Amino acid sequence: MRGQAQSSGSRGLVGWGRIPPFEGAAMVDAEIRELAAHVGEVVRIQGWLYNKRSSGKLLFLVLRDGSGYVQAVVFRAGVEERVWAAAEALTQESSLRVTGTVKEDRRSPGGVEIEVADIETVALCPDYPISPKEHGVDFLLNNRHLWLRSKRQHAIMRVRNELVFGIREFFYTRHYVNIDSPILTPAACEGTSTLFETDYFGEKAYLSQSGQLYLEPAAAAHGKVYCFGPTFRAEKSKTRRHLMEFWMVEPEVAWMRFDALLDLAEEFVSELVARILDRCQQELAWLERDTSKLEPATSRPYPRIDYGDAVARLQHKGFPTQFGDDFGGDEETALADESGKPVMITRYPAAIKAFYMEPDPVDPSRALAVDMIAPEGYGEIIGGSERIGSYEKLEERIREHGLPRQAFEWYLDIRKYGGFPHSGFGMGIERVVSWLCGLSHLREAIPYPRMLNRLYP
RNA sequence: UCCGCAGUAGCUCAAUGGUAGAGCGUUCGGCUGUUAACCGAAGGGUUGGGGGUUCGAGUCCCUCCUGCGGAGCCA
Repeated sequence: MRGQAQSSGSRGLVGWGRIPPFEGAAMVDAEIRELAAHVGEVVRIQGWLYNKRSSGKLLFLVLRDGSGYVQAVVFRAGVEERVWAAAEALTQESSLRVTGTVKEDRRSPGGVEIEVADIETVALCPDYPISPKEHGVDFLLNNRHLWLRSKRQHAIMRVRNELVFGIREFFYTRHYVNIDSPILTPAACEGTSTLFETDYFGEKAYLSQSGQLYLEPAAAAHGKVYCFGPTFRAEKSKTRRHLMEFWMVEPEVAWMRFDALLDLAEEFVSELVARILDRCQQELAWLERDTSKLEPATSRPYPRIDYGDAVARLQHKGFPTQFGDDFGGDEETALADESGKPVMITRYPAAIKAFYMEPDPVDPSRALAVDMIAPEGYGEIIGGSERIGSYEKLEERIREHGLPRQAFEWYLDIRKYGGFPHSGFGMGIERVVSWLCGLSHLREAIPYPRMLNRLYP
């Protein structure tokens, strides 16, 4: 093998022997994730020191480079004195380049380790704030820019990345067109929620709380569309299920009726869960996620419960829920935990849903609306509906909700110029990441959480 | 906005109204296979701010600030 050093050295051979830095054997830059393919070779890793353990004449360096983690071993007798000194001086999160031979070793976490020949310290890290022990939430969030380097946070962001890619692939392969909605908007989308206000050259503008209204015109242009971007809610929510800024994916489909929408939501979620289980095994293991809790969500169908039945079930369980109420967190949890799968609650009273939702033809006091509730207390991950197709009906709803008609002229135009049935839903990314990863709070599901009283870093 | 909890070393937390403590991190020393390594030593404090009760306050009271959990609202 090329990596096996031929050099001797008066200090004697250890392991593969003393390896002269940058001479003799071929050396390649490698990412840690691909080290298993380089066993026996001399490679160079560029990264940071994650942790260090020493044992006299032996030093263990845990390196990370973003692609993974690997243990590097420095034998005092096997390297030049300056290399040993460099290794001893390394502090947590110092940046460095390590050259050495890749070896299989059962004692090493990951099965592969690097026998160090040379160390180039790029920058010593002084007093890294996040030690390998426990920390409080406030402290970690103040250091979110550094916390992202931690193994657990690394794993969560990998799952999020896989989810986002899965979402885009799901729609792309089904010939949906990505049409993004504006973030700066002139008026409230749904009228009720509190919006972040900003100055737009002397006019008031608001940060979008949903891309949906802008997506409906695009559905008339392309048939099947989706948007995917950040949305903003200025509600002073202080719960583990809320962020001020979160990401939402919203498909909107021309000619799709309510029942087909339910099928779409179900197919969407089940495929995404299966994808994560398949492709993020390592990450879920690091997160100690009990994946048996996710397995049921990979198979369809999901239970579909009529709102009226849901109320009856809750009352049977002892909740004080009345017909006409919206469900709280505990009620959602009780409904979803019956089957261990996400459940879809359908046909809510129109009074507690948005103005643009199509009335149920059987009972016009109900809306063709659906909420999908994730199990294990993760709450609503999807909210959707069939949209009102008729100009007159929408006009009436805008009036009933006391919305400024002028601001919705363009929205009414969709019904005026060739109205059509259409449906869509929105899915909150962080809630799904949170559920998949088994997080106890949404704040870990987004790189830089925006919460009440927190805008730093 | 409302209800509840908390703020002590860089970090996580102890401390009947009576001398301010531990673990981790840091520094120094030891150890040739560690897995959040371990062992020994050292350094590290205006107990969130202000006011009050008391011989004496980290501890009790008032007030403000900050954070956390929950409710409402929602994804």
